[in-house]
Amino acid sequence: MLVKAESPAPPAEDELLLLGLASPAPSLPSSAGEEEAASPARPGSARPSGPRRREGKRRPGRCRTAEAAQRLKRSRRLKANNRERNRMHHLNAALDALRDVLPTFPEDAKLTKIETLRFAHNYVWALTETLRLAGGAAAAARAGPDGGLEASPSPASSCSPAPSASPYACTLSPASPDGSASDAEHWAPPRGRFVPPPAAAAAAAPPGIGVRLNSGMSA
DNA sequence: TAGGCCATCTGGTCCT
DNA sequence: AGGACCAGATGGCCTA
Repeated sequence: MLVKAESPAPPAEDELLLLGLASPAPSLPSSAGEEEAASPARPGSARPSGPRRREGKRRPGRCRTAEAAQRLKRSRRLKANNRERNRMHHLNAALDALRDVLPTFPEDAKLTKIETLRFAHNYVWALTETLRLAGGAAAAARAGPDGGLEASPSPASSCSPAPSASPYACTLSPASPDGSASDAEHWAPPRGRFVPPPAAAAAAAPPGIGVRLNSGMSA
């Protein structure tokens, strides 16, 4: 990767290749056995490690058409590359938008992609629980002191939807909202990089809304 | 320096 | 046929 551009960069070299002006232009294969001359799209870019087709059996009389086919193929590939690049840029933009609505601490902390998805997953669940518990708050108050999850502090206290009011306490904890084991595998965080909530919120965190403190924090 | 994260390229598959 | 989507591969950057 050469450029970490948030916006799609003009594929200058790609265009050159399309025009047959860039160095790897496949215009004149030096030998019949030459291997896909135009493949190195840009320096530092990935090259497929798999078996590559060889053109060794190209017949002399078909050189021109084979070349044209090669060029057409290359042209399509480059267009596909551009589309794919744009697609990923849009995906990243959506991810950024998601980051924007997720409360982080510190506020400018940037979650990784996987962290963003995990946190959003838990955050949505926390908000859902908040609504659910708020709806049944009166009943819960009459129900008595015990009651498992229902008796634990409301997620609202450990996962504030208002970042400005207080640091949230949502987490990237492996514990999935629905508690399924398979889900836990999917959502298990690689490591504790995410930081946030104060100890008070940590203590109040219910199952699935665990709190992570720096690298050593536990759910 | 190893490992994590990321952008990009690429070929395959599915869909319109 | 062409585009969207996907997963694998690769190399760069950054941090512990």
